Amino acid sequence: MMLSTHKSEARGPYRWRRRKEARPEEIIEAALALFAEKGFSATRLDDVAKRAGISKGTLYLYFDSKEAIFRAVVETLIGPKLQAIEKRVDEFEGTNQDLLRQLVHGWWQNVGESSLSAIPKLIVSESGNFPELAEYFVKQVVKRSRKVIVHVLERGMEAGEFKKCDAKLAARLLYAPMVQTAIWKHSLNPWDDIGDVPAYLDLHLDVFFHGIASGAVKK
Amino acid sequence: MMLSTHKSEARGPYRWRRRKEARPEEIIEAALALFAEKGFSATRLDDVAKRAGISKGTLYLYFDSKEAIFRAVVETLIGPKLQAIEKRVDEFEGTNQDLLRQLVHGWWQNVGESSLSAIPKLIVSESGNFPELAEYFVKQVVKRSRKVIVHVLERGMEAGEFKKCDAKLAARLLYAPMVQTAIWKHSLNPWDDIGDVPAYLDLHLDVFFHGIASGAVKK
DNA sequence: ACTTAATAACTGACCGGGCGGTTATTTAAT
DNA sequence: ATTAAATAACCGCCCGGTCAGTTATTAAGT
Repeated sequence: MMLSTHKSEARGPYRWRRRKEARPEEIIEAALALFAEKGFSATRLDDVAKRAGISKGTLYLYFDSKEAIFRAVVETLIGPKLQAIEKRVDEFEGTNQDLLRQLVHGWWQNVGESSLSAIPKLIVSESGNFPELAEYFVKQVVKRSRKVIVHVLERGMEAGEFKKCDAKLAARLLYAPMVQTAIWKHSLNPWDDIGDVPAYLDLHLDVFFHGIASGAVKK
Repeated sequence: MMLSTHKSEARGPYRWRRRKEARPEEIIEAALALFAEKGFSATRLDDVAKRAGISKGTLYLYFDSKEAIFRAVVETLIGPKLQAIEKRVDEFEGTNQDLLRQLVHGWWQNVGESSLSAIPKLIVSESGNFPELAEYFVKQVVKRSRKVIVHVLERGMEAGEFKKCDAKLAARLLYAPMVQTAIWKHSLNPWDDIGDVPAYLDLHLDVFFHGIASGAVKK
C-alpha cells in the first residue's frame, strides 16, 4: 500500500526522479507514521526511507541524523496547530466555558484523531534518551498550550464564571484526560479501548465545569 | 551510589558468594531502577548486572531473557499492592467519597512516590514492542484496578452519594490525573515540575466529587 | 536539433560499534 | 571429590551512519 505513489511520477523509464522540494515533507510524514506505530528506537531508518519512496542514503541529504528527523516532525507539524488555537482564543466571543469546551473537542478532532496524537507518547517515551528534545517540547508546546488555557481560566475567574483557584493546576486537570487518552490510543488501546472519546470528554467537561463553577473548591 | 552494597558480603577474601535465594529480588530491583531511568530498550543488561552486583551471565541463571526480567518486575511488585487495595475496599466503613479520597492519596504515597511509579510509563512506552506484556498488564492491573473503582463509584451512586453516570468513564476520569502525574514524573518532570502533587490531587478530588455529586452531569 | 560536459539528486553496499545472549572455565560450598 | 553458582570472554546480528559510484537533469557547445 502506497509505495512511492507520490503524485504520478512513478511513471516513465526512470528508476527515480529528482524532487528536492518534496522530499523533506514526505520523509517527515513517513517518519511520523512509523514513529507512531513502533516508537522511536524501534523505527528503522530503512523503513522510513522505504515508506518515503527513497533510499536510506537520501535521508542524510536532508537530515543530519535520526534525531533530527524526530525534531523536524515535532517542529513542523505542531507549530501551525498551536498558532491556530491561539488565534481562536483571541477572537472568541462567548463564555469562557464554551471556549474551553470547543478547544477540547477541537483538539481531539484535529490532533487526537490524526497521527499527530502519537507525539505525546513519543516524547514521553523518549524523553530519557533525548533530553534536548523533551526540553524543546516542554517549552514550545506544553508551556505554550498551558498558557492559553490558564489565560482563559483566569479570564473566567475574574468574570465570576469560575471559582477562584490555582489556574495552573486547574489547567493540568483540564487537559490530563485529553493527553492521557492520546497516549492510551497509541499504547494500550488495543487491549483496553476507550470507545466513544467525545462522550468521555463530554463527561469530563461536565464534571470539571460543574466542579469549578461553585463552592466546592477550597481556598 | 549503591554499587553492590547488598548487605555486607562484598567483604572477605571471596570474589563472590553463592546466594541463590537473594539474587532474583536484587535483579528485579536493579532492573526496575534502570528501566525507570532509561526505559526498556536503552537499559543494558550489563548495567542491570553491575547494579545487582553480579555479572551478566548470572542474569541468565535466573531469567530467560531481558523481557522475562521486565515481566518479573511487573508481576512480583504490583500484585501485592493491588491485593492490599482490594482488601481495604472490602473492609472500609465510611462514605464512598472518603474511601476514594483515601485510595487516591494512598496510591500516590505507596506507588506514586516509589520507584513503582515508573511502571506505567514503561508499559506505555514499550507496549508496541512487547504486546504480550501490555496485554498482561491491562488484564492484571488496569482492568482489575478499574473494577475496584467502578465498584465503589456504583456503590456511591446507589447510596445517592453520587450522581448516576457511566461509572467506567467516571473511573477513568478519576485516575487519569494520577496516572498522568506518574508518567510525567518519569518523563517531562525535569522541565515541567508539577510541584506539590497532593495539593494537585486534592484539587482534582474536590472538583471531581463536587462535579459528580449534583445535577451537572447529563443522563 | 544533437552531442557532450557538468552538476546535483539519489542509490545501496558496506562498516563498525553496541548489545542480547551463550558457554567454557573458575570458584565457593559441602 | 563433587556439585552448583558465578564469571568473563566470546559470538553474531542488527542498525545508524558513510561514501563511492550511478543516474536524472541542466547547460554549453556545435
